[in-house]
Formats: sequence, C-alpha cells, structure tokens
Amino acid sequence: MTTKEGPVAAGRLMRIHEVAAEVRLTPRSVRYYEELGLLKPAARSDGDYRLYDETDVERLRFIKALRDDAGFSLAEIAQLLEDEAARERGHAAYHATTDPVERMRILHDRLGRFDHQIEMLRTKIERLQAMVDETEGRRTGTAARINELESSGAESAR
Amino acid sequence: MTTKEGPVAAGRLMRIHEVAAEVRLTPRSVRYYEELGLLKPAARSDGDYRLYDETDVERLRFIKALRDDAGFSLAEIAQLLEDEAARERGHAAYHATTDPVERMRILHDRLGRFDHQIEMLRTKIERLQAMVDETEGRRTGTAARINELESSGAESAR
DNA sequence: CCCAACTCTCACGTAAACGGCAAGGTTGGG
DNA sequence: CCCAACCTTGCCGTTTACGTGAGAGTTGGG
Repeated sequence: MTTKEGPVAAGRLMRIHEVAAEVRLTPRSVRYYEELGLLKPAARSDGDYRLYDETDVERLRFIKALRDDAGFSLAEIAQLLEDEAARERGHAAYHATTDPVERMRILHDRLGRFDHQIEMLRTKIERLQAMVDETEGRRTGTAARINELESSGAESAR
Repeated sequence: MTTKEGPVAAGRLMRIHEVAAEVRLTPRSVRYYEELGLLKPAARSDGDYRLYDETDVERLRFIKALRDDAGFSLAEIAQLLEDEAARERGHAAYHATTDPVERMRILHDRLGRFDHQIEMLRTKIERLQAMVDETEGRRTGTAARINELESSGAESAR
C-alpha cells in the first residue's frame, strides 16, 4: 500500500539488503536514515517489509555522496533534502491540486531548494580549491629548495 | 624548552586559549588534537603550559579546514599530515645532517606528501562538482516544468 | 507445508570527537 | 606576596552514526 506515485512507475521493488548492496550501505544505515526522516520506502509488503524503487536508490546515492564526499552530517542532509514527511506533503499537494498558482508555488519552492543545494556545494568546492592553492604554494617552496640543493651540490644527484 | 627551531623564529608564543580563539577552536579540541598526534606545541613553559607559535596556528587552521571543509576524520588528517612525532623526526633529521643526499631524500619525501594531499583534495572537488552537475540537471527539469505551466496557463502568473 | 534466509522492531554497545568537572599547579599585575 | 585567571592531567558524560544481537514474524523455492 501507499505506492507513492499512485499507479505510476511500477518499475521493480527491492528489499532492503538489495538497495543497501546497490548503494554500498548497510541495511542498518538505511533504516537509520529513515528514522531520521531522510527517506521513506516506496512501499511496504503485506508482512511489513520495506520495499524500495529506483527513485529511492537515487536518493540514497545522493545522501551517501553528501555524507562521504561533502562531509555533511545527517542532520544537515536532512535539512538540505528536507524531511521526507514534508517532501511527501509537497508531492501530494502538487498532484492534489489543479490550481496552477499552487503548482507554481510548489515548483518554485523546489527550485529554491535546488539552488540552495548547489550554493552549499559550490561554497565547499571553493574552500577546497583554496586549500589546494595553499598546498601548491608549499609544494612550490619545497620544490625550490630541491632545485637549490641540486644546483649547489652539482654532483651525484643522479 | 624544546624550542623546535632552535634559536630561530622567536616570533611570539601564545597560550592555548589564545590560539584556540584565533582559529576558532576550543582549548579542549586543541589538546585532543595533540593527543591524536596532529600537532605539538612549539614549547612548554616552566610550569608546563603549552606555548604555540605562528606555524602551530597555521597547522591548526589547516587541520580545521580539512575537518570542516573537506570533511576528513581526524584519523585521516593524522595520516595526511603524518604524526607529529614522525614530522619532528624528519625535521630534526634534516637539520642534523649536512649530507645533501639525505636532505634530498627528506625534501622529496615532503614533496610527495604535498602531492598526495593535493590529489585527495582534487578528488573530493571532482566528486562535489559531479553532485553540482547532477543537481543542476534536476534544477533544469523543474525550471522546464515551470515554463510549461507558465505558457499553458497564460493568465495571472504575475 | 516446510524451512532457510530474510526482515521486523526494540534495545543495548561502541568509536569518534569532543564537553565539562575536579583537584591541583602556574602566571603575572598590583 | 597575593590572588584572580589561567593552565595541567585525569576522568566521566554526551552526541552522532551506526554495529550487534534478541525474539518474533515473513517470503518463497522445493
């Protein structure tokens, strides 16, 4: 039940260890992320097993990248992606209304969040670039000293 | 005692809360980093107070950037910067020997570590850039839907 | 229908990265 | 020399991000 997209996107539903393996996480982590409101499985089986679709996998991948590559805390990620609860409300709201003004508002909201994510990432990139520059500066200094030594002691420097 | 650079760089020695405030860390964290072998104060007072010089501050800044901006764990940072113990040995070794071959080896070693640091940072930048690209893709999709809505419902879209 | 493999929900344990306190020692201006 | 403000080394507490069972239920191939 609660098939998320209604009759759309039947794709194929996976159980927790499948998606976990796919995105290189443990089932425990995936459940933990759900506990923190980072995602919600597309559906549940009759026996209450979590069932995930392809969009869930993408979301998990993104979460993992934010954690591993960008180094954000799960709390920060929760804010960036906003609670799954709120996301669902937004999605439901979009499909519930035919009011173009309301749909507009929702889309613009989403756009704003994308912009925010991009900005955060860009900021991080700039700082990392600054560190690269700094390190290259040190590297250059050391390289210079190597050259000095090499020319002063003009012998078996190979 | 143990003035690190011998008679060189008398600059000015600071106590722990000064440097902590300067780099926006707590004294506790600075001590903890020392415990993990990330740095060692330039000197100690007679009463065993930790005393730091300008190079310590730089090192702390770099450590903080690696932690906050690059998201590395302190353990990873320890590896990137190598243990302070090893660093000191290297430094001492450099000034102890007059053998140009040995000095060469030390400098080349240092160069290699800089290259490694730069590579790690570059890798991280690339991944972040990939995430930016992906997010921009989603952004574009949403923007397109906004345009559709705007042109189809050619009314009070303000 | 049976059973191995998987899953569920608690619930407790752990490593990392500190925070905070205790009991005592150090500094330095007045 | 006095004392407030700082420092020292322990050591226990806390949060984050899971790991690791326990005990019970679910799935699906044979």
